[in-house]
Amino acid sequence: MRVRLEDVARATGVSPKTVSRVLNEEPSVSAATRQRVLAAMKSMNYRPSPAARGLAGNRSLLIAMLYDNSNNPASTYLAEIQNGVLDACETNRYSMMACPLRMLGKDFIRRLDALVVDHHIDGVVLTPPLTDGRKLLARLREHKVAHASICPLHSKGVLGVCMDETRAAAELVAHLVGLGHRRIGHITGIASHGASRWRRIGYESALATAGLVVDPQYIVPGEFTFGSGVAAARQLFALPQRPSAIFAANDDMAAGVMWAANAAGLAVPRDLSVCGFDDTPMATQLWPPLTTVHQPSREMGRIATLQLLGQLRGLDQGQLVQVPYTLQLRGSTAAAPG
Amino acid sequence: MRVRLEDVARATGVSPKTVSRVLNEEPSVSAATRQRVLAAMKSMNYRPSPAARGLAGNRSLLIAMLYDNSNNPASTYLAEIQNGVLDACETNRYSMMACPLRMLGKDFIRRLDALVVDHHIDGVVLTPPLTDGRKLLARLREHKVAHASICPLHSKGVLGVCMDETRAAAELVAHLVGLGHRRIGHITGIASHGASRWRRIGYESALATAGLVVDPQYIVPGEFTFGSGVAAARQLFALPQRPSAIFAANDDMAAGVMWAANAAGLAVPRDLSVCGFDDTPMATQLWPPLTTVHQPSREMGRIATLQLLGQLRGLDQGQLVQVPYTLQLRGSTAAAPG
DNA sequence: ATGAAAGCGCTAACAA
DNA sequence: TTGTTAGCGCTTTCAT
Repeated sequence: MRVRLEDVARATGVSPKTVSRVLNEEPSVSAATRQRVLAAMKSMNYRPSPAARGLAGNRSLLIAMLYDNSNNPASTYLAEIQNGVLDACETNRYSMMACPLRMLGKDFIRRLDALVVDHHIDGVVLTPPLTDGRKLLARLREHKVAHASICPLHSKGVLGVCMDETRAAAELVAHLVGLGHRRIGHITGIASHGASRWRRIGYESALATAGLVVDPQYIVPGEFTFGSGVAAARQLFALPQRPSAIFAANDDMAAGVMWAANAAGLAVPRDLSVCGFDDTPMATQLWPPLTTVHQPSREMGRIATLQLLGQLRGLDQGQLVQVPYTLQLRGSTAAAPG
Repeated sequence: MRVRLEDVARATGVSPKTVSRVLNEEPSVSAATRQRVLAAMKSMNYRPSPAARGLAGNRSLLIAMLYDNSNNPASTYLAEIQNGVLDACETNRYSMMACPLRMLGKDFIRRLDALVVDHHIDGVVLTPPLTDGRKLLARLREHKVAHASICPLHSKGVLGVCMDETRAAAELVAHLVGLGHRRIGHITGIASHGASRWRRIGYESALATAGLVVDPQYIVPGEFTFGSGVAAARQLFALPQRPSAIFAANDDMAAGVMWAANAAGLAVPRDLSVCGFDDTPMATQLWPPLTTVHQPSREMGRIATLQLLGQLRGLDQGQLVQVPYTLQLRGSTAAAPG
């Protein structure tokens, strides 16, 4: 029926415990024995039972990816990260559970316990804005659950992966300035996301560098959604001196801006330059194609997961890894009119 | 430390087996005993160990959602289904593992075994095109793993959920005919997806009903991707008599058509009407907003999962459930020119 | 460097 | 309707 550890032990002529040691890559096994055991495992097609390992030991070879889908409607950003997490899992024989969490209420504590206590989850990958949920982090530490974060707001002593979003945003805005734009609007994201803060800071610093004033009127709050981009754009269009360019804090909102521009009879990029952030697939599917910053989401998911698995293996590693971004200059930005 | 089943038994004054029976909702327990046990479980905050249950029994309270991400760049569809699956899991105290599978190669057999054998997966939710992977289905039956399908191509005797895509497509094309269009192009999807077949049949039947000929020149193959939509549209534009309307088999390709139209200097809907299928978020984010068919993906994921869980509980239920669609008539379609 | 015994928390098969 | 006994497949002591 099922090949068990004991079967491998018998076939190799060693004790079950020795096979267990080989399985868990414990050092105290002679090279010769290890080879024989590994060969037997392979030829017998032995596959250890996660349930048994989870029961007897404390590991489960399972990690969870936590995300907040209340604030993140079916975003391709999360889907990409998930793909990256699964990439890393596959090459390391781990499995992943996807776990949407609503940060509101105490429900998420219950769900977290269900994961950690019940399923013996080995570790979790945190996505924004869960990377900075105070109760969440406290609970994880309490249960001693390893975790890696993607783009955490507070990065001090945190394991994970990030991007220099501030610098990327500044470069993007500098590009607009270089095109002759002087009135540049900005639509921010949800305040609790670090991304909102960094991108705004980048925007402001680029203006300052160019010797332009930062006029609060030109900064309108958004919520990372298409609809909020439309609304914010309308607000900017209604200003006495409407901006000749708008930097939206993500692609969804930038798409909203382009939509609103179309509806208002403004031609992009002739009358208005628009740029976003993230480089989701949508960016190249808009007309004109959207100028934006490419964020390697899948790669970030993969790296964060590798870091998590490294920590589970006891490797002491660097903390936050920074991945490179790329400016994608496309048709939605052009020289300022007049 | 941890509250175990035995602790509950002791507190209630019954045997562990009786508590186990209550836990598994077996009928052979007196109502009075059941109440006492349930009360104790609650007050003691008892949480059964999935690992132990998986080891001893054969259930794991875990299901897997299988999808093919090599062929499915339109990940928002899958993400929505995943949300629906998780909705159903949450209310039924099940957990879900996301499992991307590449249908090519024998790799997926190994991965399937890893899920089913190793993790004692209770059941799987299948998404297109995995719903019709012959080896996959054979393997599932061999392992006696319950499964529910979403939009399977071959629906005979299959548990799952579907939509009358043929009729929806026909209605959509009839809408175009009603607007005066006579040359209507169609871009198909990947052949292995039932969706491609059904939508094409709907297209052809609507033309036939309207007394229009089905001209093969006007039917161009696509791959459900934005890029393939662009390419197919260019092909249609190059025809001696280019179509005045194009029905793309999904929204991504429709977006590609609109992109190509823009690039070719054709105004939508003045010069060209465009419609898609699925009603992904993108549909309302294009300009003009895309006429399409709303497919309740999240709800379909939820229903398929509920059916799966029902089957796991031994409920004998109807086979394929049909969910209703809705035509979304928006700005991308208008009266035929001239 | 290797092994023996006990047990992780639960359910199966049997009994009563 | 309820209880008893024996494991599920692995890892933990602790020994050697």
